[in-house]
Amino acid sequence: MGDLEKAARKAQEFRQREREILDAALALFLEQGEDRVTVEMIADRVGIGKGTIYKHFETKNEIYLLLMIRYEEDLAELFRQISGSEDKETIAREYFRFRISDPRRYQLFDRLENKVIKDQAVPELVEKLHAIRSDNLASLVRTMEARMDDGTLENVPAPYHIAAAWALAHGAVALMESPYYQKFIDDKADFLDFLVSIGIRMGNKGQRGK
Amino acid sequence: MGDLEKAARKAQEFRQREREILDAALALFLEQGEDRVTVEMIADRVGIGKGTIYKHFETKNEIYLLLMIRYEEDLAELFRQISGSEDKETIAREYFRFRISDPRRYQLFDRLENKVIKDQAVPELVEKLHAIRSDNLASLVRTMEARMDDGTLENVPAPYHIAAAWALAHGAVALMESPYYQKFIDDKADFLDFLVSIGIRMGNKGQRGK
Amino acid sequence: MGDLEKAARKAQEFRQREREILDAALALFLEQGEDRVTVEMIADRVGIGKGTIYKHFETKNEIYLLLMIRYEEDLAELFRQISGSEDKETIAREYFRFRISDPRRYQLFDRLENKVIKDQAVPELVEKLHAIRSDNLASLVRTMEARMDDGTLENVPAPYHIAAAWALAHGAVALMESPYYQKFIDDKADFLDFLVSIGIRMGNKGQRGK
Amino acid sequence: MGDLEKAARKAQEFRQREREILDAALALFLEQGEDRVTVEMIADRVGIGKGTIYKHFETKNEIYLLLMIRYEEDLAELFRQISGSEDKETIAREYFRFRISDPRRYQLFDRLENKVIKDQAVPELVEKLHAIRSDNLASLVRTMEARMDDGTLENVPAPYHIAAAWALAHGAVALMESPYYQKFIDDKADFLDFLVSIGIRMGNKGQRGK
DNA sequence: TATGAATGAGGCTTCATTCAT
DNA sequence: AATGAATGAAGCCTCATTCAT
Repeated sequence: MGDLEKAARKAQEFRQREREILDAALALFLEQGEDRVTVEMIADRVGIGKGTIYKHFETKNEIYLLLMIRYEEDLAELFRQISGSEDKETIAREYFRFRISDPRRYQLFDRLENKVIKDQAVPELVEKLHAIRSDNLASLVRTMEARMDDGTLENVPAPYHIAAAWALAHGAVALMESPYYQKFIDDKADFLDFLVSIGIRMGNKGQRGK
Repeated sequence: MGDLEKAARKAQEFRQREREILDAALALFLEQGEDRVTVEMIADRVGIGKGTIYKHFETKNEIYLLLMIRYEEDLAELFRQISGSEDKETIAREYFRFRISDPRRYQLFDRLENKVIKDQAVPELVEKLHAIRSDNLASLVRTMEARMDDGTLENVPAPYHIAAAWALAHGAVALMESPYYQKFIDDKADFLDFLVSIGIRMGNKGQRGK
Repeated sequence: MGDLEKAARKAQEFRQREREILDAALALFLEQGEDRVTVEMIADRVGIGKGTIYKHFETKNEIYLLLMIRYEEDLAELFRQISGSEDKETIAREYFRFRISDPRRYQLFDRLENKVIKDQAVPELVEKLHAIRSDNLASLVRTMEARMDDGTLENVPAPYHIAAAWALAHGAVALMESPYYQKFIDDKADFLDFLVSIGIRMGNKGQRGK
Repeated sequence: MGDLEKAARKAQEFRQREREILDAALALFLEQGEDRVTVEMIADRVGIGKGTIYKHFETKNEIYLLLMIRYEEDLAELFRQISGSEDKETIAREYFRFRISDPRRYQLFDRLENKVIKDQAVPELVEKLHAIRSDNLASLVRTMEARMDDGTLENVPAPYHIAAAWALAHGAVALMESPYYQKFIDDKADFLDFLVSIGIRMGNKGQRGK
């Protein structure tokens, strides 16, 4: 095996380990909450030493951000896959569904974002995160505008529709995760159905001021 | 002045101090975030010693919970005031408005609830909180059912309507507070208007599956 | 005992503890070198908990600086005591002697100053330190100028004389402390005598350009 | 090319690399201070791997010592070059000048020597360093004795003169490097002139007790 | 020989809570 | 009841050194 090959494999393994660390971190954060998870716990779960984590990431905050970026990139990937769809409603629905699909993960990132921004940590990565997100939102804006041209959607600035959907999704997530409100809803699936139907038609033309 | 009177006044002052502590704590939590606020900072703001705080509350978690209960009681008070209203829409609207009116406070309590439940802290108080909330929700349920009887609202279980409104409000709050999404919306007031209109008619009859 | 008295005594004890911590820190720094001394070691020597140290000082760097300031204040005290002396040579001699008298302490502070400045730590205290020192130097400058008026000293800017004396003292200290150079000098006392005589007459008139 | 030649070249390259490492280390130590420089930084500057450094040197302390030895050997080289000089004052002057010429380097080594000796690190190298230094001092002693025979210098043990000069040089270096004292002296060049003149005539006959 | 990923001891600092006065 | 000094567990991060490839 040539030296180049070897180097490539090493780099590969390094990336792999990075992924392992992030996976372990995410799993622990979800299980126990970020505040209860120490860097050492992450290392233990991966089966490596504490110091090794710091070969891959500068700070714990960086881990937070990288996870958030990964999430946002998954979303971007989703958009890429469905952007060809003729049905303009699909994108909005998929967006909605993606957000709701893993509520704990979503909520974790919401908390993390607030924390990380309050700490003014790793500003470059925050910027990167926001750049990706802006791209994603631009996709949505285009879709929304198409639907407004169709005459389907009420003609307010596109961000309004997106933000409203975002808010409903965000709230739905919090609802499904809230230990208290969970018991308030008996048939989760049916309710979600109801909620999605609201989300989709929300802002449809001719409904305002009714 | 008799001993009884004296004792009564003392008890009075003790209550007063308790309120001061909670007020100071809330103000600080809102200004800086719970994690950045130490018990000592709260004591300093009230102008008392740190130890004194522990004469009133067993732990910091108890402070969290008492604040949350106060919030929920404020909501109960609101319901009491408007429950006589003939216009059944009013209650829903006020509920919505109350939640949105002080988003940071609301978000704070949302965070605190998750934290406190994860810690399984002061379970008696958690129970008390949930009891009050259940009462509040029962009020809403009654209203919703009345509107469904009217034929105004789509006939799904009442909690669905409430939960949907809750979710939208929750999301709206997060949206308005998010440093990122804030810049995404140009005219905040106009957007909120849009959002409230959605919130009110959301779930109105005849819209589903449209 | 009145409350005021009690409070005063408490404050007194607090100060006393502060002094104990600084004394212990200084002793340890001298014995083992600053880098080998941990905050915990200092606490152990005083017989208190690690956290207590941080009730008195914000950081380890602050301890460094407070010790340095104490040293500089001792010097100021010395100047106050001898400033009345008619013999203008006395001040210079005492200054010299003070610096040489405890070489390890002096060297410690020299090291600390470099470290603390490189770290840009606790700038307010650095400023305070320098302010005191500037006062002390001003004392010396006045003395030197008097001697130049006498015609005793060569008429160059006063700081030159001071700086030269400072340099010789600084070097003498390093010499006496150097494990290597120590064995190079047999009769320490006699040599110091020689050095002091140089220090005193150094810069006397009529010697330059000989 | 024969195997022997190859081996020789390899050895040559190995030596060369060693020199590069030491050069890089010295440069970094001077720029940032020993404590802020990690082995990895040295490796990076040379453009090699961190592990390679440990093929050349057992510990970081060894690097320190090797640098100090190099410095002392430079001094020995200087003595060799000027030892033939008829003017006996020259050696003393050159010695003085050499020390003052690169104050940061000098101070670095002073710090390192204290550190390394406190750590009792690599005693063989410490011994070697001191052996070279002893040779250098012996050179100086011979010169001084010649000048005392001349009647130029006061007749005290030769090491006295050397030590005094060493001390003054050492102090001058510290002075010029001290961020604080620097601003105390306006005209650096003029002051150094003054200092050197003192250094040269320091201990000249007939001045003591004047 | 060269590499650089991995290690883990060790340092500094924070803060909720306790307790003697 | 009020105080605030004292505590120490716990967390984050650094870096010289090792070792498998």
